[in-house]
Amino acid sequence: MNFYSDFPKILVAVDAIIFGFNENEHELKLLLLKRQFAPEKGNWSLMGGFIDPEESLDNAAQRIVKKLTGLDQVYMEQLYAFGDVNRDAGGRIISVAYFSLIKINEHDSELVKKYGASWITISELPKLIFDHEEMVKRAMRKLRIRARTQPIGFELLPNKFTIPQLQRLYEAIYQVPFDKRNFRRKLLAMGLLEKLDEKEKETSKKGAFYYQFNKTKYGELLEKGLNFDL
Amino acid sequence: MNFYSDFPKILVAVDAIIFGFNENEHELKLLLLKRQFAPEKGNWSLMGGFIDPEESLDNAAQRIVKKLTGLDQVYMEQLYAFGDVNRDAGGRIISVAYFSLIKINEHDSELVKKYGASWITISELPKLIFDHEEMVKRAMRKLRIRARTQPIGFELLPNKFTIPQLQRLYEAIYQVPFDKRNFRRKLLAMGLLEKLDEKEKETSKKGAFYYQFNKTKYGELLEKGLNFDL
DNA sequence: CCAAAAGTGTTCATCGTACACCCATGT
DNA sequence: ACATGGGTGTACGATGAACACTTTTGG
Repeated sequence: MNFYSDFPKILVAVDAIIFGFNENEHELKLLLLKRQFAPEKGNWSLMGGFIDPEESLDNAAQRIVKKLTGLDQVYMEQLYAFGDVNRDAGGRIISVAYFSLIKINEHDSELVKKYGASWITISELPKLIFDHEEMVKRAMRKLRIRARTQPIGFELLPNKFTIPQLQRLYEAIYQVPFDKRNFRRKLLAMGLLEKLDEKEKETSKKGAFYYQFNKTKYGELLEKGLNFDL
Repeated sequence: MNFYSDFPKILVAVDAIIFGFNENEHELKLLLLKRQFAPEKGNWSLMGGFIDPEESLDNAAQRIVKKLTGLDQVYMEQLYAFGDVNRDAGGRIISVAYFSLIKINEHDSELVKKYGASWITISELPKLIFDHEEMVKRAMRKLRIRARTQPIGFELLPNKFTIPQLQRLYEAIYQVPFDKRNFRRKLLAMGLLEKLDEKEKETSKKGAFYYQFNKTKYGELLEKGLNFDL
């Protein structure tokens, strides 16, 4: 079981781009922290950590996200492996970036405080260490692509949500306004939403009906090749 | 410059999914080899190699492809990092897979012979070692996506090619027939092709006009957000 | 003259997009 | 009563899909 002992080993890390959305706001956010160790101590950074030889990349990514948010079972996808020789000023490290989508109201804010992390609006990102800005840019690009082909918007909203909330989310992701009539029509036409009898009354006097996502229908549609274009 | 010395290092490899196309045939091919060392010696495998601490991931991938094909400057894209703990029976290895597209007639067939490699039609793939089949599947998926959004078909054909050749390529990628009238119209409408005065006369008595790819036009279109849907 | 591949136009259905007014209700 | 956000329908242009015959020429 030790066939490759002559080859050089390398440090491998995982960095997590954690997207969050608050259904009452209009902006997508990223969970960033001030780095607590050298090099670049005190500067803004993504959450990261080294891979243990006993864990898979996917597990390491989950571990990192759980460490900062307390959340398990979040939407998570591998983004890209960053492997330039001098990308990290502290030594030669290959970093595999993952992005995850979480419901911002469900995370553990004590943990976030403990690590000196904050939710930062994507239009107001600070300078980040190393190649983390490139990671974020790439994650945004991939998120936009995913949001067209998979209903990942639902990962960022509570189980019950209104159509205007969903629209605000998509507008935050693409940074463009949508026509609300077309948006609603197209979305309902997919047959993935179930209307509830309950209304959300915080944001308007009239109130907006809650909907929920029908996972069974989604499974059926996936078979036939769903397109989720908005 | 040695801030992270307490953390465990891991073996990192690159595996290359090398796609090729012969403009006179109808099938997409993969360059595979019979592994020349244990474990799994003698079984079909992708070309791979370990990362040197002094080289980037991208450079390692280029090096691997050049080693087997003699080709430099080929289209190459990172596919995915495979990181399950037991994915390689020889030890814990993280492998970053890349896929590349080459013009099958331009490669160095001596090198290929030297490594015991062969071009295998994608519909007749043998069993592959470890998780290499998963890598190939994922590469096919990504290739299909790329072929819709970037004119990568041109990477797989000689500089001069005919429209029927290009159509055969796309049919090989998607494994579906296209209507030749629609295919031609859509393609020419993009304005990326320049008709030459010369004809290709091998495959038909009438002969088909050669075209070439206009890279300048392509650059212009990229700015405005090209869609290359067929 | 015939086989084999290249080349060419039109029609129809579908889908995306643009656009303006009424509704419900808390204050 | 009014301000605020929620909810609804239609018309037009663009785009994708289906479809059959003529052209060229080597053998």
